Amino acid sequence: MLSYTEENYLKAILHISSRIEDKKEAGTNELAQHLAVKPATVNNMLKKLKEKKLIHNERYGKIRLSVKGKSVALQVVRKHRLWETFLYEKLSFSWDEVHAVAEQLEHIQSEKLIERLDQFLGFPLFDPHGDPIPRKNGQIPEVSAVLLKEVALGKTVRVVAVRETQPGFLQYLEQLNIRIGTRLKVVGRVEFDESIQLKVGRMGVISVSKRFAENVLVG
Amino acid sequence: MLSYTEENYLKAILHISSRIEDKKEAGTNELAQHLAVKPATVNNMLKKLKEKKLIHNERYGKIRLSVKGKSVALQVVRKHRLWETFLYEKLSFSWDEVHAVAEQLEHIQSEKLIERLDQFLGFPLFDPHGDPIPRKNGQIPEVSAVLLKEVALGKTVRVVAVRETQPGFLQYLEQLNIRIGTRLKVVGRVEFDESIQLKVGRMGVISVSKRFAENVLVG
DNA sequence: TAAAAAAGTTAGACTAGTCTAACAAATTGT
DNA sequence: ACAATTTGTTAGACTAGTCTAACTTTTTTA
Repeated sequence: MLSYTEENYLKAILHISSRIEDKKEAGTNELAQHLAVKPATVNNMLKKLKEKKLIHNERYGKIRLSVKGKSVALQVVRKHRLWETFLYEKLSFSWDEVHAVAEQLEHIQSEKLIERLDQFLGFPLFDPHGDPIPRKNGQIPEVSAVLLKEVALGKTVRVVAVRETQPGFLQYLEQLNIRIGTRLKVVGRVEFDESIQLKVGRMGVISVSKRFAENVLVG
Repeated sequence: MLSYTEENYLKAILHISSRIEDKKEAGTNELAQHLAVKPATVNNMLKKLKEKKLIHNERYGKIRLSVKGKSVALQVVRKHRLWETFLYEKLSFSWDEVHAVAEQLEHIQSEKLIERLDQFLGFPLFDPHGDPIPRKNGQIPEVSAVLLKEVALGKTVRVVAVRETQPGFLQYLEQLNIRIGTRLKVVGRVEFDESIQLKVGRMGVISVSKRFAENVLVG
């Protein structure tokens, strides 16, 4: 049985190493920042995770999850996203509130609980942010999506997911009337700051930043 | 914010000190046994709880919750019993399975979560074991009940609660077709071992031990 | 390519919660 | 009422997870 803390380290390694934009492996500093601890602390924990065969890592080298480590991490993500779905669908939490509570709920240990919850929710494939919910066997539902940033001028797409869970960002989306499923048409691009003009649903045209367009997935 | 462990100590003190049958205050050894730790460990923690003004306790004296301590303990019990109700009602857990999982869920910190859960469940007053669910303000729904042991010969009563959450006991009840609401008629008493003969619902007569009759509340 | 910057490591210390072993006080029973 | 038993306390040690400060290796850049 892994501790709450160990689970969080594995999840953080998974998250960092599955960010498509940059290189594929996590480093000590990055991990430290992600977990809000100091690099020395991470180092200490890496030693333990290595002993438990949950990661591969040699001195001054990058950090990779072992098969076992990845499987644990995926189950934690599965629990996190199922709980988010529960909070959103059943308890009427808002988009931006679910993450913080799910951070706690994801560590509850009960195989049965999570299977029953999955069933209760109707075996959902995506959470309220549009992220895929890993299945019990570790399989991840396909998301064929691209970054809003990459969409060609004039195309119309639908929002399928967001890549940032920070409440501020989600509230901003809410305010712009953008949620999962919203239709967006790219009606302009500004070279200077790489901002993008969008037509949202049947509403007017808005302008969003490059940073924004990198955090919305469409398809 | 109290730790998981501190919450458990407060809850244990509340439980011990609200057992009607014996004296009203908890001792170090009893608490240690209840929490599955050594008396020395309890002592250590009592010092901390006293500093935080959550309990009253002087050297070699008994242990009492402060007003603040009691309020915290009641909220933990509230969460525990709401989660039990959720698991039983919504996720079809059985009577004897809910306790262990609720032990974990009761420590999730989110005011909003617990209020929404309460609402989602329809503001239940009693959990699946018939125990009262403390309200947000600390008020405890009335249970006017007596121990099955105390019921006069010939009387018919209904089960309102059980006082033991051990899976074995609950499975035994299940097997006897006894649950919350079941009608029982006391049809005999054996002086020798204080066992009791019961007619269960429209079924036949069964014999239960003194120990059994001390753990079923009826009214 | 070598100096500067960034990333990673190590040693030593701290806290929370636990333990064991030895001891002290309170309660019980004859 | 006092010896035996039970209950409670103290001191000292251990583990998990964290920190700071000093150090080393790797990467970047001028």
